[in-house]
Amino acid sequence: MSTRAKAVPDRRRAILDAAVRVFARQGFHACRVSDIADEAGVAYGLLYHYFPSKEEVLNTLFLERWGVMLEMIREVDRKPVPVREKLGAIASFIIDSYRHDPDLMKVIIVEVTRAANSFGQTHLGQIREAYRLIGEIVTKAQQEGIFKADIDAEFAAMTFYGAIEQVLTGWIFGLLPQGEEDLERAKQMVVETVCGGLECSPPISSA
Amino acid sequence: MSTRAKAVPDRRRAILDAAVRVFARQGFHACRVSDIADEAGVAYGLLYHYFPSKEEVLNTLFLERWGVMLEMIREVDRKPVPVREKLGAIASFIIDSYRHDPDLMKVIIVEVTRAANSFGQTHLGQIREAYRLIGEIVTKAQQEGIFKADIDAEFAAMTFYGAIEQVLTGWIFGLLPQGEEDLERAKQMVVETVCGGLECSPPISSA
DNA sequence: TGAGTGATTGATTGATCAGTCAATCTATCC
DNA sequence: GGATAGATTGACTGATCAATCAATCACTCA
Repeated sequence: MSTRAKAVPDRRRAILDAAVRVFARQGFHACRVSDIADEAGVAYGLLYHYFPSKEEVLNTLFLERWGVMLEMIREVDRKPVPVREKLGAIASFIIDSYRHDPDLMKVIIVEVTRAANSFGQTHLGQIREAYRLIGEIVTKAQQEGIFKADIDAEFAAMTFYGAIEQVLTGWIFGLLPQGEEDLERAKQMVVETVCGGLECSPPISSA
Repeated sequence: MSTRAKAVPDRRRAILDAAVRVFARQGFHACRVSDIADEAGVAYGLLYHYFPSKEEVLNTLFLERWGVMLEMIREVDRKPVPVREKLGAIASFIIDSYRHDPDLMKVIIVEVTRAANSFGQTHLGQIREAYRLIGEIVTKAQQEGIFKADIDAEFAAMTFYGAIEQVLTGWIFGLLPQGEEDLERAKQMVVETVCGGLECSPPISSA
């Protein structure tokens, strides 16, 4: 309602932001609601004024971010550019998301995307939609004769997204170096590797 | 000690097997120790006779299986066969493990391998060792001039293992079809895609 | 000014569950 | 047969924590 600057501190936002930090640090199951409240500098009960449950805080975080990603993929797919560019844009978006807010990406991947039980189950539809959209991009490339037609598109989408997620996991676990240039190289390498494996014709050596 | 047939029922094993089913069904955090005991047809307290904690049951399951896999990778690497065959053997082993005991693989992936907090942390060393071994195979292929030298071996290992794990996750989530022939095709496709992307020379079109 | 609305507080409740332990059972050996 | 050791039982304890709620506070508008 009010656009007045400085007016009311947005407690809801503060709680969400605090939750990201706490979930990333301790994990959803291991942290207490009071940890989130403390981190947000807010009373315990206030969380329940804004959210019906601890779980709903996580759901909100996930849906907020995942929605942006789905919209981005749809938009990229509409553009008349080559597959490599489309997949490159998706890889860039996800990796830049990590660069911009590693804690949030950690929470989404660890607590939702990779949690087959609990939350993964709840958001299966959203997750599946991402695979479906990427699969569509692959299918089109196959129809254009750019990608091999004998590889299942869903499968290829899974491989592509899986490779990116695994690299993020590597960063999250501290298994891979994550300097500025590592992130940029990762974008190229994921696209290079996956497209290289999917394309029909041998890549033209430009070196 | 005794090899007498039928003699003593192995309660420890019964508890471990029951735990696999319960963890797969409900998840480690969501299930109660009593669920495991009930599933094993054993009294609550007996679990604590064989294991110091609920957590240690999961640790045991993971280490048992992961150890077999690491040993298998080492063995494959010793053989004087081409990279494709080595990576193919690894993919086969993991996918066959899933075929043979999908619940166990689900538990290992969902509760350990992909759980950056909690258990992933504990077993980081073991997990890292797998990446390292696969990375070594890649490095050798690079030295032999079979794989592109400009791609980080650790990164390639991550991509390879990530693709497999993602496909397993697809099966676990029910996102990909998992008939006999799907499993076999997956082995080929993972190796095909990843090697295709990593190899120097264009793949010889055999079609 | 003061009534009304919604934000904010944190002590309390109620339920859940991991882990303990004293008692009982079974097998084995002298 | 009876003594010892280990296996097995499940009621119980103690701690934890999500969620509730009655009370207080801050702000708006008439």
